[in-house]
Amino acid sequence: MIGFDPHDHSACIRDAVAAADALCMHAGLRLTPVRRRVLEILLERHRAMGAYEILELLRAEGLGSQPPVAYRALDFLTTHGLVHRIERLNAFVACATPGAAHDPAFLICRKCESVAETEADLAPVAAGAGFELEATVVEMQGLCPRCRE
Amino acid sequence: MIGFDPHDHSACIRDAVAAADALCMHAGLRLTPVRRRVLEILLERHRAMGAYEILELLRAEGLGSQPPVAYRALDFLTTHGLVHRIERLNAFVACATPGAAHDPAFLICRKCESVAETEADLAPVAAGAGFELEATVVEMQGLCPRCRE
DNA sequence: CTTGATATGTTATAATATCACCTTTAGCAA
DNA sequence: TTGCTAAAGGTGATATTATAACATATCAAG
Repeated sequence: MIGFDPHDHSACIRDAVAAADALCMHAGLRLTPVRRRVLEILLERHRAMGAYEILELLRAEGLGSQPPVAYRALDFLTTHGLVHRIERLNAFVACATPGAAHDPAFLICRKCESVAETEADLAPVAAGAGFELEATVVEMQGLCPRCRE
Repeated sequence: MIGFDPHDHSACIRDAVAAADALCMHAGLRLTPVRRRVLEILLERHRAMGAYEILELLRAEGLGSQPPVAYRALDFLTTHGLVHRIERLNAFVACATPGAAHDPAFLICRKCESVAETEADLAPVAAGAGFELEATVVEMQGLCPRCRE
């Protein structure tokens, strides 16, 4: 599980952006200014953010002002596994383990709104039903360790 | 797992409505005409339907024409466990096991759009992260047994 | 340098969901 | 039965989330 522990934020952001750079370089993808900035914004906040919330920040920085700007950057980032969409919140969160193939599961604190990412293997459940699994959505809501106290 | 097997639809609808009646009677809730009809519509289709899709049917039957009519009925039905919301689809599906407390997991066929309901216990995952679990969203997309063939 | 593919800018609009306010109805107590 | 109260429904407006469509700009390969 990654996300609830205190950690060095600036290093975490730096590493994640570097990983994104490496991944794009390797795959022949372009991490353009808008895309990079959206990823940074999500990494800085470390929580789920709506597309329009992100768009407001982009607008303030002169990086775009219309919804498609934000949605296109988010499409790119989610398609390439750098950002995940949280269905329950209609929002987006930076991936905690970019590059690693995974079926992410999210722990969403309803109090502090932080989001941690972990794994949940649903293959056995699908197999038991004779279902050919292609994608999973696993989102848990509740209280994070800090907010329980 | 309930949903992909062929079965007697009319009996399944009848039983589910009867179960809803009993549940409401017991809990002092009112299964009003609009609420009952929304539940029946979802049971008849046996797939996830959007609020506006349901609203169109209600409108055709003279049971209401504005979005709040559908959303209020769906709120009631989801609050009392008779209907589940599928986050991934922004849609709703009748509960396969009304009355039974459960953490539902859904298997959504991308081809025929049918939805089956099963169980997924995420308590161990949450406990491992020190997370106090309050609600879960588990949705799997892929191909149902029939559509794989 | 040209060309083709990818990315961005911009306007408009679609799809989903809620608010606010008022009227009606059901259930209950006097 | 009557009147009261709480819950439910009717309706118009609007908020929130997301995409379509098309013109322009940029990049990278040949």
